[in-house]
Amino acid sequence: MPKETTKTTKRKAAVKTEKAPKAKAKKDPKAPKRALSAYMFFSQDWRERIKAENPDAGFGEIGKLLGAKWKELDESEKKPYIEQAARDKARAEQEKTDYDGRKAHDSAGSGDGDDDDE
DNA sequence: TCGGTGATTGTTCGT
DNA sequence: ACGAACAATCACCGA
Repeated sequence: MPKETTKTTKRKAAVKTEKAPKAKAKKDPKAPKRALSAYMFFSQDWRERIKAENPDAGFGEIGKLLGAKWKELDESEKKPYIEQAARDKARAEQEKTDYDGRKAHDSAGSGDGDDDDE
C-alpha cells in the first residue's frame, strides 16, 4: 500500500502557485517544473461537462463533482487522460534534460537567464 | 538499493 | 490576483 500521505506530503502548505512575479525561495533555480497530472487533462475535458450538468455548481461543488466523476471513470476512461499526462511527462522529462544539460556545462554565472525574478 | 518528500499542475468561482 | 478543495504524479535526492 502506498503509504497514504497521512501526514506526509502536507498538501496545501506553502500554497501559492506562483502568480506574483515577486521573489521566491525554491530549491532549483530554474526548476523545469514537473509534468501535469492526469487530473489536469481530465479536468480540461470535463470542466465543461461538469458545468454543463452542474451550471449551478460553484467551485466547491464542481471540484468535488470532478473528483467524484474522475474516480467513477474506468481506467479506460482515464486512460486517454493518463496518456496525455504521460505525454506531458515526456515533455517535463526533456525539460529537465535541457535544464540538467545546460547547467551541466557549468556556465558559472554565464549571463544566460539566471533564474530569479524575471 | 530503496524509500518518502516535496514540488508541481490545472479547473472553477468569488471578492 | 489569489486562494482553496479535488486528484495525480513521480522525479529527485539522500542514506
